[in-house]
Amino acid sequence: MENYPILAFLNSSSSSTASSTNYYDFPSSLNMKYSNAVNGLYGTTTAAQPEVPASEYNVHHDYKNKGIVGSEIDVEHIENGKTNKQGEKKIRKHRYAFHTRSQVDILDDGYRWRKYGQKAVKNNKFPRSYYRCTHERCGVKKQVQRLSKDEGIVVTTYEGIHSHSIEKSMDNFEHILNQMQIFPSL
DNA sequence: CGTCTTTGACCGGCGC
DNA sequence: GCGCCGGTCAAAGACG
Repeated sequence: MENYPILAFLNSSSSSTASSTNYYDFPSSLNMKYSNAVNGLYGTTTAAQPEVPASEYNVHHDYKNKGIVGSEIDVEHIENGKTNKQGEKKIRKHRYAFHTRSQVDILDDGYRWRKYGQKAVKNNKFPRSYYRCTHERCGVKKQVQRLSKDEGIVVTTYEGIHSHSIEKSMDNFEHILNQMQIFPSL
């Protein structure tokens, strides 16, 4: 199976609740690049910011104030036995949010995204944008929103695992880093 | 002309 | 039941 989920290794670094989600192995070359990039994110955001409580985000109430790991937040952990119209069981979802200090809202993470909605957010003067991965049958979604309290911070929330390999060159991670302000560690 | 964004409508869940 | 709210749909328009 060829799955290169961007969030697979990130989950392993999460200190929050136990997960039953299956994750796939990273090709070692990609893993290294991702790790380097994310370590950069951690340093950037945590060093530059006073800790922002999880309650600042629009998070699932059960998981407020849980598990801020650097710039990664285990936003949501959904498990229920409800069924939808088709009688399919809803599957457990995982969401991961990253707060990054950036001038641009859209960080190029290598995947192609189609915007499918935008909503005003309560207690936030900035709207939240909804994106879906354009790859066929890949249900990965992400939400992007800027914090009202600190306009320099962009919160990107990922939901789901990509069912396909990345579509662009991994070199784009350098662009991501270039888009962010880099602060020296204090 | 194909792809992507915009935006109001719509829907389901939840609290009262 | 009703209203609010977050999330999604889909038609129309913009853009390269």
